[in-house]
Amino acid sequence: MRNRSCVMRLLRYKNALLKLKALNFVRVFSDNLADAAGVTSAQVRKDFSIFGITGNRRGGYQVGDLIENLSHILGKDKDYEFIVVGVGNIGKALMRYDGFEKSGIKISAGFDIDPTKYDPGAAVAVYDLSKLNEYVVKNKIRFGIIAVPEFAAQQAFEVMINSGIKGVLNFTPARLKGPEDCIINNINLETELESIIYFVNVADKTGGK
Amino acid sequence: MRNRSCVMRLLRYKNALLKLKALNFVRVFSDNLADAAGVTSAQVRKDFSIFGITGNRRGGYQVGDLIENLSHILGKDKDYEFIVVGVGNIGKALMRYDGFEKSGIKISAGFDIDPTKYDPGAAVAVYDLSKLNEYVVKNKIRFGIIAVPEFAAQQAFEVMINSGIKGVLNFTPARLKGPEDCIINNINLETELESIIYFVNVADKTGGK
DNA sequence: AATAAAATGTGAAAAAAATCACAAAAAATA
DNA sequence: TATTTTTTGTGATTTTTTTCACATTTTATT
Repeated sequence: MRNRSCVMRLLRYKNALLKLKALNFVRVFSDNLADAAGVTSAQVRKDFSIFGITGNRRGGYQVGDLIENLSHILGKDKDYEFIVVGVGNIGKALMRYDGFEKSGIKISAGFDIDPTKYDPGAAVAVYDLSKLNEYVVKNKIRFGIIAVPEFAAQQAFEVMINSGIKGVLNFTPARLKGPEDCIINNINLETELESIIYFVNVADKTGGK
Repeated sequence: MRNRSCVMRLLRYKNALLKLKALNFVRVFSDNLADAAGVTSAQVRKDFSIFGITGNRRGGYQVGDLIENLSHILGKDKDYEFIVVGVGNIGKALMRYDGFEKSGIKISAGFDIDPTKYDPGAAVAVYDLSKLNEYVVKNKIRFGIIAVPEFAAQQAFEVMINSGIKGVLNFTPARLKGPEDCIINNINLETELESIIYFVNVADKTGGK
């Protein structure tokens, strides 16, 4: 196993390779992947080295082989289902987003405590939060997205954990507390925007004159 | 200037402090901030040390002072306006999201090439992409969010750059190419979800038995 | 067949980030 | 007032990550 940023790079390589394959590319060089993933070619080769992926000196890598290798390392052999807890602006957007399908990811249901959100007949059904446990157990769901308001995040998380969910993408600023064996990725939209403001302001002060 | 992850930590400290202040806390220890931000207390003190923030041995830090210090370092003295390019699921969600306001961030307009999206009278007005330049120049906007489909990302980015935008949050998997002095933050929803799947699967194989 | 050119693969070096660990200061207590 | 306790502040150390640089392999060329 490797750390998060290394895995994120491998995922980016793989996604770039899938695009190259769709364009009928057969060979690819570490340089190309570096460009596509926004890193250096040495980094690409080092990553491959760590995972025992080898290419052909002077000949680069075979796109097909590389995709196979990365898919094996990244271990995504099948499609996965996610549920969304919190069917507000963000939750709804994720449920309707069609970019996940090509990555083999499906959002299969949404849950909310607000009865006006229920819609069991929708393309992606929305149920009461109290139905989450039953749904998750029955459908053996292991992954979820938290898109509730911050104050409700920890509670939503606990409902998910208790139902057997093992991996969560958290869109709230809350730092969720839970068992070690649950994987949590955080996306904090506020700090993303604030950090952009910071770096632009810094650039103004230093580079701008 | 410091690197991205350090700045992200400072932003998290600040947000935690704002919550403590709202609860009328006066003193805070590095331990508390560490918990709130998901790091160690040594990390907190080190960060502060780097930026010359000092507290009081044995007494911790004054919440108010700390907020003032961090605000000064992070340089966010006023509110900032963002525009959104691409008024699809994600774009719309961001335009309606009410969590930015408390951070002093306002989404002031949206732009799209699809005429059915136009809505100059909405709470957050939506205009044709061709109006972006005029709007951005007139309102001196410096920040934008890209929420278009991947194939349109680079073009949208160039329109923004040419209008004077200096900082961008990119929700597409595309690696945008542009001038050095434009700050780009990327959020790749697909790889976020895929990395969760990876780490859960790894945990299954190692810890699960 | 010999030579040149191009790209990998990887130890070694450098840089960056995180942690340690403890003296120093401040507050609390006796 | 002296002693103890607690928490900061930071140089030193360790760990992690990235970059360097070049021998090695493969392909192309003469």
